[in-house]
Amino acid sequence: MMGKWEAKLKQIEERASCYERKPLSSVYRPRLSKPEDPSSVWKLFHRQNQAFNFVKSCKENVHVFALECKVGDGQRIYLVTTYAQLWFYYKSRKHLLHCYEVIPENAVCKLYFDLEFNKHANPEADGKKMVVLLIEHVCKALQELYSVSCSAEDVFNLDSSTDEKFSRHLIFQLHDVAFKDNIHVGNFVRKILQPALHLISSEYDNRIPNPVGHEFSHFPETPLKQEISFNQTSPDKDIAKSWTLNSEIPERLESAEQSSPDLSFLVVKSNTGEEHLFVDLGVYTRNRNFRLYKSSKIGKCVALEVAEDNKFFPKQSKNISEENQYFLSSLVSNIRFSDSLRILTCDTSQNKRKRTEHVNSTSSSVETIEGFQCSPYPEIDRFVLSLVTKNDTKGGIRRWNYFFPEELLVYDICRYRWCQNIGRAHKSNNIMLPNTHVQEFLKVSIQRIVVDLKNEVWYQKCHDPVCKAENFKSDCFPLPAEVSLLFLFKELHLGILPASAKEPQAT
DNA sequence: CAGCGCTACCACACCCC
DNA sequence: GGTGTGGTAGCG
Repeated sequence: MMGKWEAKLKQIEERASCYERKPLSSVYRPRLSKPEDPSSVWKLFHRQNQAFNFVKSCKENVHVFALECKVGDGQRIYLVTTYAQLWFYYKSRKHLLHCYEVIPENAVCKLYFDLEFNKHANPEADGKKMVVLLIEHVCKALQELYSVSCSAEDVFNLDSSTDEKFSRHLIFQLHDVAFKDNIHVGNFVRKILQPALHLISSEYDNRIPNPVGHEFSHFPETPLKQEISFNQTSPDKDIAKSWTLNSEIPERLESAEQSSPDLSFLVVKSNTGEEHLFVDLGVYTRNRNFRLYKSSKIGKCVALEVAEDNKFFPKQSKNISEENQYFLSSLVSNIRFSDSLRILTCDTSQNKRKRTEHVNSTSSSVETIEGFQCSPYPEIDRFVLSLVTKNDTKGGIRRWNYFFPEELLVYDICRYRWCQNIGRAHKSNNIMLPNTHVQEFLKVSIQRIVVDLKNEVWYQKCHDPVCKAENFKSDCFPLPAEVSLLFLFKELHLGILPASAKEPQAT
């Protein structure tokens, strides 16, 4: 009865004392300085919040890790350091056993899976074969839903099995592709495993735990297309229509040759004999702790190791050992930047509906802002907007992302289709693509402006399939003086940076 | 001195036939 | 019995 309130109260007191000791700065000060010295960062916190607050104040590219304490009841403390420095102390495996990566909420991340079943309860289950089949299914889904190509060679396969349990982690190493955050990963995973979830619940009744929506088909198309085309009508009608459309989809697909795939291999029995999935769907929550390569749970002494049937082999490197490469590949939120990085999203129907309602209620224009239209650098935003304004077409910033080590601001542009590659605007809908996901993405956002703060230049990329195929990238152009780093530095020293500035990654 | 974020489940209130 | 709400134990 009291537990929850006591915990809340304590949390509030904790925060209050923290604010008293270290009041929040009223002005956000972007740190654009080059890393002068690789000064060491190694800081421990009892509270996850404090660890993340420290990360925000830190100019180095640091991350939060959770360490299990000796106490044994699952208590954790939080370490903030860089990947390089963690590896330096971690690699000997004499210290820092029981280490977890904290996958930050709202952080771009890889596709990952936690797989397990009890061997005694499932004597006939062939774990390795199940992994192969799952990877096949996931790759097919990535291809159909996002036109992303991959195979088992892109899947880092880690083993933590015991005599009792078959246990694996899969971390997908997709090329130039990441998910918006691990909540979106979870939505994607639940969506593509819908047929398997259906198998379990239909044993008893028709009540389907279906957080993704009313879509039981193979890889149900997202109703994004519907969302956009319905924006013109009233919100009530939108909802009604998308419901009926969604429930019609399974019939239409089932009658076509594309029947839903056989995912019965994913159904396993628990200790108590209940059926559930080989794939653990509980690992896609905010700030999820995910055990590190070569770490074990505190009670056990079984660490995650490269599975004997793993088919992913990282690139050879002069400076980085193979083990370190494996370590870096295993980190779910370690996304290396590329200027053609695609960020995949997967919303639940509920969220989509909510957003549709929100858009309808706050604005009459169709493809507005998703809430990310302003970066912390208003001068650069203004400059980028000036780049995507020609005559009477005014482009907008659909979203932006900041990549720390490279000091790059990446803007996805909407309502502007002018392409430097072909010297004219792309036509809107003359290309047929395999699925509406990609089509709609292109309709909404085809141009990308990359601002390189380190080198004080900008360039353009284009998502159009033809431009993408030839990997088009415009020449680099210098940033105008008024948005260059020196200007920002001067402002910083004078302390007159706009107080409205927000922090990167915050949504 | 000190973990975090859920979901499954329960208890209860209210409603309607 | 159906449905919604609030609240916690316990899982990952």
